[in-house]
Parts: sequence; C-alpha cells; structure tokens
Amino acid sequence: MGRAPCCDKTAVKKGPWSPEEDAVLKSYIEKHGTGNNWISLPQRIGIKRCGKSCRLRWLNYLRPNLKHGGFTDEEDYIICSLYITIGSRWSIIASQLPGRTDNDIKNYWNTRLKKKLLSKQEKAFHQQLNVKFERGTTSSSSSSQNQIPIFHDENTKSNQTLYDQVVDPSITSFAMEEPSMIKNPILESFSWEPNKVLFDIDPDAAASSYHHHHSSPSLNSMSSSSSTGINSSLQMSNYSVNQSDQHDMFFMTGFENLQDELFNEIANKNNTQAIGLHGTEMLNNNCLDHNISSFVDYPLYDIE
DNA sequence: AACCGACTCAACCGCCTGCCT
DNA sequence: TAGGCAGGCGGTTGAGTCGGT
Repeated sequence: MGRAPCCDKTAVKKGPWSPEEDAVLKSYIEKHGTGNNWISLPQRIGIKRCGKSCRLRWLNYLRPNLKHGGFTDEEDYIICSLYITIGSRWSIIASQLPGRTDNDIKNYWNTRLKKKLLSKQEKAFHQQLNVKFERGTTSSSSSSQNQIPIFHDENTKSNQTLYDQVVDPSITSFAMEEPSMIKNPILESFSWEPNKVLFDIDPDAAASSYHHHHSSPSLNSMSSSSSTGINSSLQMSNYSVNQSDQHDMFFMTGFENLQDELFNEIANKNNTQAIGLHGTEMLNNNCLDHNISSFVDYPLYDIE
C-alpha cells in the first residue's frame, strides 16, 4: 500500500509552466497570499496543477527578489562552509543566502561547486606534494590488497615518503605506533620504511563503508566525521593561517566531508591502485594519532 | 549539417515532520 | 494519544541546451 497521492495525478498538468499559468499564480498570491493551503489553491485560481507544484513554482521561481545563477565567491564560500558544517541541509543553507532557493543551491552544488571544490583540492594536493606517484611494483605477498608505494620528488629527484612531504616536521615530533592506531577499517595495515610507506587498502571495506554511510542520514555521517577531536588534517599542516590563505585552508578542511563521494569513487573501482591519503592527526604523548578520514584516487604514472 | 555525449536546472517524487482535530 | 493531512525537504529525473567531432 502506497501513500495516497496529494491530488488526482491524472487530472493535473505536469511539466514546464506556461507564462499564462505563471501570471495567474503570481497575480493571485500577490493579491491574496497562499491562504495557508497550497492543496486547494489550484482549484481556487482555476489552474490544473498540483498544489505542491504551485508551491514549488512560487518558491523557486515566481516569488519576488529571487536571484538566479551568477553565484559570487562569497556565496560559494558560505555554501561550502555550511555544507561542511551541516551537510546537505539545503533549506538551511538557502536561509543564509537572501534571494537564493534551496533548489538553486542544491543544483549549483551538485553540478558545479562540488567539482570546483574537488579540483581545487586535487590541485592543491599536487602542488604541495609536487611528486610523481609510482605504480605499485612491490613484491607483495598479499596480492588481494592494494599496496601503495610512495614517490620520488620531481624537484629534488629523491625518494621521499608521503609523510615527509605532507607533514611539516617543525610542527610535530613523530613516533609511529602499531597499526592498531589506524582507526579507519578501510586501511588494513600500514607499514613504514625509510623510503617507502605502504598502505594496504581493503576495497571491500571501502565499498561497505560507502554503503554504510549512505544508509545513514547525512547528518550522522557528518557529525561522526567532525566529532573526532580533529585538530588538523595532514594536508593542512603546511598551511599558514592568514587572511589570504583562508580559502585554501577551507578547501583542505572541507575535504573530509566529501568522503562519501570519495568512497563512492573507490567502491566503484575494482582495481584501485593508488589512493591519496587524507586524514587527521592529533599529537598524543609524542605519538601521532592518525584518523584516516578519506581517500582520494590519484592518477598514477608508470615509471619508465 | 548531423550526431552524440555532457551538462544544466526546473520540476517531480516520495518520505518525514509537525500541526490539528 | 493517535491518526490524518498539508507542508517542507532532499534526492532524482528528464527535457533542453551546448559544445565537440
């Protein structure tokens, strides 16, 4: 048994609104208001539309002082900040942006801003590392896992570990404990050698984690990722906090909360070979406590 | 010029919430 | 207190548009 429809779907018109319908609806609401009853409104004004459709048309298109398109940098920043904080609560985000509708913001995020954010993050990551990842050539005995060797620095031509690159040694003295410190179930193990770091990724766990995240309300996954006492992310370590860097800082910190999408990427790739690590760290008794929060699939280059 | 894939965004769907009786 | 209903909301769809070949 499905839910009873709000109106007779066979008797109402669907699809794009005509200018005439717009005019009738706009004129009526401007004169009389909605009468606190959208369902009966179409009958009152004599148009063959569902009440919900009228409401949506008014809120998203006809009501006064609406802005369409042309989002400013400041609006981008507000949207991203709020998305990071509260997730996809579009109506709340819209309430902070006068003249913008939740639908507009949702569309803008899904079609443009998300990509913008990801590409900026990726660019920043590569700029910071300035490295060439190598395709895995280790003689691993655990072939079912994806081991990720690290890279050599294009500038210095020397081999470096990922950790050397992304963590400013002046910030923290580093002592690595056992893999049990790794909190993320996707990361099965983690070994450390002078010129190499190996991450063993369990793709099945990545996939199930992805599904787990998607079976929960978005707010839950948001809060779970932000309630871990995060002090800084790995990628943030080398960034200074000043006015001009705030956008960069922001993109870095915001990245954790895109993890659902990143997990999606991972889950849909059977042969993921390399994943950029993005996580958080807390200094605990001279040990760096990792909390791996997300992964990025980075392009790999074969070594000549 | 025609085709095709990618992209955009208005509109719809259906679930959830809260109010009213 | 419970049930019904309308409003609100986020996810999804699909027609239209654009750009590349």
